[in-house]
Amino acid sequence: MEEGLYERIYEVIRQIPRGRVATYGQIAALVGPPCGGRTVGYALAALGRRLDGPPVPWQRVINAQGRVSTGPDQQRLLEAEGVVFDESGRTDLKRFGWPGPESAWAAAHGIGAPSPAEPSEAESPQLRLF
DNA sequence: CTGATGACGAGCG
DNA sequence: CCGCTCGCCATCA
Repeated sequence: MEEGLYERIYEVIRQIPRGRVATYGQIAALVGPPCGGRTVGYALAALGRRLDGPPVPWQRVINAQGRVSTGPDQQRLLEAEGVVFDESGRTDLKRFGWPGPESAWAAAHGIGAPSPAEPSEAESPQLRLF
């Protein structure tokens, strides 16, 4: 079954849990070439034209600068999920960044694993909001 | 089929 | 810290 490139991008984005955010580059890296950073943005822009299909948490995808791309509306949606932004409109990817999909899921979809070994949960953003 | 368009990333000054 | 340039995929009219 040859799914469209955009579909694969959506599938990866659907793995992002609530309260976490992923960057365009991160999604592109998981999908793999020829998907570049731009393509992910294009795919999300195309979402506006897709009136049907499974939901895609597009608001959880932000740029590498830790800033939202679509405007204050997106930031508000994320804040409602527990993501914190500073006065500059930036969020700490160290705390709210998505570690990546689960190994099992990644393997089942032929996605490159985020890291060879599971990273130790040193911090739990949602429980360590201070 | 051709042309226009769209929500980024990294590098450099 | 900010702004500019280049790279380049799929979808729509």
